[in-house]
Amino acid sequence: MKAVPPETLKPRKTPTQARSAATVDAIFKATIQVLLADGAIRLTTTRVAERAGVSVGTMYQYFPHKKALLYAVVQLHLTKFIEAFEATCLTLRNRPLAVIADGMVNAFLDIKTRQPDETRALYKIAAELDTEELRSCTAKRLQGACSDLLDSAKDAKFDNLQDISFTLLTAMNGTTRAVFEFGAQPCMLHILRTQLLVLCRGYLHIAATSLLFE
Amino acid sequence: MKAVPPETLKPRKTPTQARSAATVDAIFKATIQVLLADGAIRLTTTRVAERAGVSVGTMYQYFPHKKALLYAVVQLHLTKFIEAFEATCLTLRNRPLAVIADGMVNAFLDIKTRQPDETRALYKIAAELDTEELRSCTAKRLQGACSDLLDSAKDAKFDNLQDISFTLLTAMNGTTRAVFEFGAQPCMLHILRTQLLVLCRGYLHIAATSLLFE
DNA sequence: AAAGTTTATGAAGAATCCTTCAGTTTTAGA
DNA sequence: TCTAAAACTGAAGGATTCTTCATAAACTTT
Repeated sequence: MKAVPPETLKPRKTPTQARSAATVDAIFKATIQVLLADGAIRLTTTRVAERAGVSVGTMYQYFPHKKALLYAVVQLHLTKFIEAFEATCLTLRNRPLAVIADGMVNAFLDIKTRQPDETRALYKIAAELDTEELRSCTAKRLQGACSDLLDSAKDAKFDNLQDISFTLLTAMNGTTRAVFEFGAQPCMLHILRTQLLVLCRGYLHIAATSLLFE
Repeated sequence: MKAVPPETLKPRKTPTQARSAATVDAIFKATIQVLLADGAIRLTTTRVAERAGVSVGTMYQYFPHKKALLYAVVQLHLTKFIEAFEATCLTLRNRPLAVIADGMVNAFLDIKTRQPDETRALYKIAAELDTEELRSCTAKRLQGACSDLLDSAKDAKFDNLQDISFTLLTAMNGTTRAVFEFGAQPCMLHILRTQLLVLCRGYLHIAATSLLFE
């Protein structure tokens, strides 16, 4: 289930000194910025290096090629997201379905909004590059966390947890993505949250095989 | 509301002879194929021309540059989608909410599935390129069609039609997109349809301010 | 069938981009 | 302080890509 980077996509070496750690971090941030400012097609090794304030050669000391850099950026982002999401899911276990539904929506949005630029930038290179396996692994992990959580609901039972989780997560992602692609202004984010709460409650309510205590 | 292509993105000339119309069509199809086979980054003028069975020069007789070609491809695809969707919406007017909900989901999926390759390819260059205005115009038109349809429901009233339409459409798009990015196998498409019907019914049911005849 | 128009060709120039490597600077440890 | 390892530099080679244009072929009309 863990996504192992193919040999050719692995970073060249891990920074040991504090200086180089800062460099790699600057490169990551520069990648995001270039992605936002110039788009995926104009994302160039030179441009990233320039923006990061380092030489091109430096970049190639940590990443064997451009692909590896982008892979690392995506991986970092996905890892941060899923770990935060899984953590929240654990705290919601064994609660009533309504609490779970609201908690999941709020967690999803909170995490996505934590670093809006990063989220927006990453949506831009989503389908591209050789990150398909990485993405599908993450998707499955998310699905797993969501399924387990739903399964723990005190007052509801579900038949096909996998399908429901998939639908719920991709629906949340689709709406959120659209808002971010439109600039993610605070008012839109607020509306999104309101509507997603309704959507999630409504869906889970109907999708549940049986609802107790009602 | 209509998306007018910026001067620089307009096609160079419109084909008059049948021969050239076929050429342009071949170029469009080749673009899709290259997109699917090689990805957006490896989409090259030479590669497209080669796959289309024409010379590079021929391409440049119809499109002033690469961007214009991609713009045209996206525009064609979006136009086809929205026209089909609007047409279906009209046939669903003034029916009960349940019929409208099911009808919209089915229409959405049917249209997306009509040319699966095209759909899948277009998702790949979605956020990229200078098609943002084009996309946002289409999104607004879709939202309008959806809003009008919901407003016509015989047995339900809604407060914030725009927000609900936006949420519904982007949720459908998110789930569908995920399925297409995973290959869009028939069994997944079937599950998707089932779940989307539930999702849509549930959401609209709760989102409605008042439901008559219940 | 001839003249004029539309369409197609593809080699080549110009621009851009990825990647390397020999040499320099900085840091850590003895 | 001195030495070895780590980190950084950036010009330049090699490869790819975009775009043009002079020429040729195909089609239409007279």
